[in-house]
Amino acid sequence: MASEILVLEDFLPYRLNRLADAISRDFSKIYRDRYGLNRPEWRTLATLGQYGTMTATEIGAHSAMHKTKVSRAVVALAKRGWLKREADPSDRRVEHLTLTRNGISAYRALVPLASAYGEKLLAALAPEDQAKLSEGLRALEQALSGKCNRLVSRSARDTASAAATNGAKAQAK
Amino acid sequence: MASEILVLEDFLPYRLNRLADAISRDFSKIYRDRYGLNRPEWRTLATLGQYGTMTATEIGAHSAMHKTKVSRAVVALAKRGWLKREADPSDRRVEHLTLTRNGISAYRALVPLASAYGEKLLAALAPEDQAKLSEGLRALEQALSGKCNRLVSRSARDTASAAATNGAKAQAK
DNA sequence: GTTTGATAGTTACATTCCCAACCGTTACAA
DNA sequence: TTGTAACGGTTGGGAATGTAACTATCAAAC
Repeated sequence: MASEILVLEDFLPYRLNRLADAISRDFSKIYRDRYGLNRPEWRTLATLGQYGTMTATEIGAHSAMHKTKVSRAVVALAKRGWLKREADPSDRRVEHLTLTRNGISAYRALVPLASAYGEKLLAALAPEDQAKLSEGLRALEQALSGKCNRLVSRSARDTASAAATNGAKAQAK
Repeated sequence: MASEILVLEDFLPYRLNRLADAISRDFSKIYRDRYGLNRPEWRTLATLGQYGTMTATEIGAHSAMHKTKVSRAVVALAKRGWLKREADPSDRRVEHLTLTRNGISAYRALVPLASAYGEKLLAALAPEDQAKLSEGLRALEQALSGKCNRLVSRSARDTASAAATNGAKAQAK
């Protein structure tokens, strides 16, 4: 019998959405209350904090945000003085985005809160469930990276190691 | 060394959100192109299709939607003639929502598409990864159902079996 | 050179969303 | 009874979002 009823509790898009919504909404309090950031702004900050310097397109590809969201987030963060935009000398369409000192210090203040949140979340699961979740998600990420409009940009990934050197970490001194 | 950098690829809220966003956006084409439904409307339809009769509050609790979203989705679906609203005789604040014949036939048309989508998604994973993902998500759902404003409403769950009898399935005849 | 097409990023507009205030109803207690 | 607090559901205003168009630039072909 091809079921005529869709069991939402077993339906992957539904389950992922419910979880992501609930967690994201809960977690957003941290950066919203603290700094008045919205989600695209936080994501942009977090991406630049991790990778150092990126273009808007790379940020969008990496975090699966639409370019208009990134664009507005960049404007907002620049207005705060948290990131600086530098023109690419060889391609004037491109802007290289980097966190300023203020941006980095905000990032550094948020990282432990975010880490703690993530760990608290995982700590509520049995160790074997943590592993299952992580590996299951990784498999799904991998499956989607091929099919859909690939979720992880190649270029962003390539610059990761270099960025880690130039990014927030380096300025920790 | 307490890391000063947050590795987004390992950060649960980030991973869940990226996946959920991408999948949800992709899947939404199915009910959007076909019927011009938006996400709250589809969710309401799917919830009523599965459970038969519910109140707006129950739908919201079950699918983690804000009550204003549910309210507007109900108005929209009622306007299409896809659901009927019946006053509760003993409590005039409450409305019992049920899909009409048209609503059920739309639901029945969408269920196989949704099921196929979910299965296609899972089919891209190795069987053991499917199991890990499902169990990992279940563990997370369970963990959150206790802490947060529990994601699954008790009352909705209790009526599940009864609803399956009265709901879309029964009218399949 | 200039045309064509792709790309980086911004802007405009219409829709959707969240939050808070609100209405009507119910429960319950003084 | 009369407050008063809680609840189901709706509405309104401001913010966020997505789509599509747009500007500016680049690259490649002719």
